[in-house]
Amino acid sequence: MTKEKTFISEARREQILKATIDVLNDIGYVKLSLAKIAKQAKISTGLISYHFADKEELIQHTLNYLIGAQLEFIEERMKAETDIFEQLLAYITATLTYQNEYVENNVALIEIIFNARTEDNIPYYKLNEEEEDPLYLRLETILSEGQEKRIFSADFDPKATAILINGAASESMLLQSESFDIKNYQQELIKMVTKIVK
Amino acid sequence: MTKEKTFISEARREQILKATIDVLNDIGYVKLSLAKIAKQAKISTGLISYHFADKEELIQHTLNYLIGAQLEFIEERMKAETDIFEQLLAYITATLTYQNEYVENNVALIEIIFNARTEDNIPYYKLNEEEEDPLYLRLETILSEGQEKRIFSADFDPKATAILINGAASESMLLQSESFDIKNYQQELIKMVTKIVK
DNA sequence: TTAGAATTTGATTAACCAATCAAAAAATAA
DNA sequence: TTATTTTTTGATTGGTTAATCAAATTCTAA
Repeated sequence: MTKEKTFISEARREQILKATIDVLNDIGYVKLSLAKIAKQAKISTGLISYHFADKEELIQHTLNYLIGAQLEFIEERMKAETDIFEQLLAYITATLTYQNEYVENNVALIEIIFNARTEDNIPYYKLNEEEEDPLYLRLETILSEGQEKRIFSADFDPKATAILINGAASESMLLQSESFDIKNYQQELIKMVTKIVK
Repeated sequence: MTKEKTFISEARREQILKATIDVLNDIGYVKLSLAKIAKQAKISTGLISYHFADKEELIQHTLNYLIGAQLEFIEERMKAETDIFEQLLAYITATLTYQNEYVENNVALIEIIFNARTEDNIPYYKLNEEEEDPLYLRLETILSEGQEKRIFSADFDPKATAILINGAASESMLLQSESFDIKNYQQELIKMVTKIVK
């Protein structure tokens, strides 16, 4: 399945992947084409086909890369904390920080999730994330553990709370503008979540 | 600008609009085409062009219709309540109920918001909604009024809370499956929001 | 009834698309 | 060096697209 790739091949694949992220930011998934990606990467269209079986494989790889980058960023910051409550705060701040610092990655991620579809024509956004998404599971685990260890109140549902936190985080991603104070929102979000879990 | 339309013309436009919603549910925005809409509506492609200047105008009208339908549904249920706290609960339940009862409208709305772009090539999801979206304003007004009338705690930020509530509501929309208990989530969400505002 | 207007069709057009492929170029190995 | 493999190009193919338009049909009003 996964053939061994040469150094050049890997570098080229990464270049194409990065160009795809750029083009997604510029014109979005709907107008995305191999020709536009090739132009962005300053290569020929045929070269993309040489390194990726088809457009779908390219998109799938880009999606994997983007999900992995976000996951790594957030897990990195959570590992730094030992206290469960601090881990929860780290999850929230890391999520908001990533969205703010890696806007291009986030836009590309949104474009793919809400546009690309699986072979069975199911859009990724309809795919049941809570069951599989490692970030969802990570958050839910923290909330459950906090309850078991009596650090958190017993009076909230971990699953519902995980959905609320992720929703509140995603929503702010869509509100980037001069008038939106992300730092303030982060403080307020932590205040609200604290009221729920403590 | 808005010419007076005949009865037939209005009926046809609505038929095309409904067919657009159906096709968006079936194959999504990316694969949407006038030919597919025409086939769904059992009319010729030229007829769509006769009633709508271009594809963009058709999408814009469909978007307006979908936003209007949701707004009307939610405002209807809020008007039934006089108590401010009850209005807040009505907002939450109405939002979740609409998403559950009008799944097709919601899917079509998502497909357009995350795919269609304005003439300036700005995707609708990047458009700063909080400032303009009447639903956002409505929710924020309730939260502010509740604070002024000392029904709600003074210890939360109406804007941040509005974002959290809308985010928590939108997120659940993406999690529709057999395993997801919408009724339970609604209860838990109300419990959590109550902790924040009371 | 009938002329004119509104509506509808379906073929046509030009632009763009993903994918293929023969040929060239570059890298590698012997 | 030379032979072989890998990488790259860009033209080509068959397909889809939105929009146009002449012609046909249906509706409307006098």
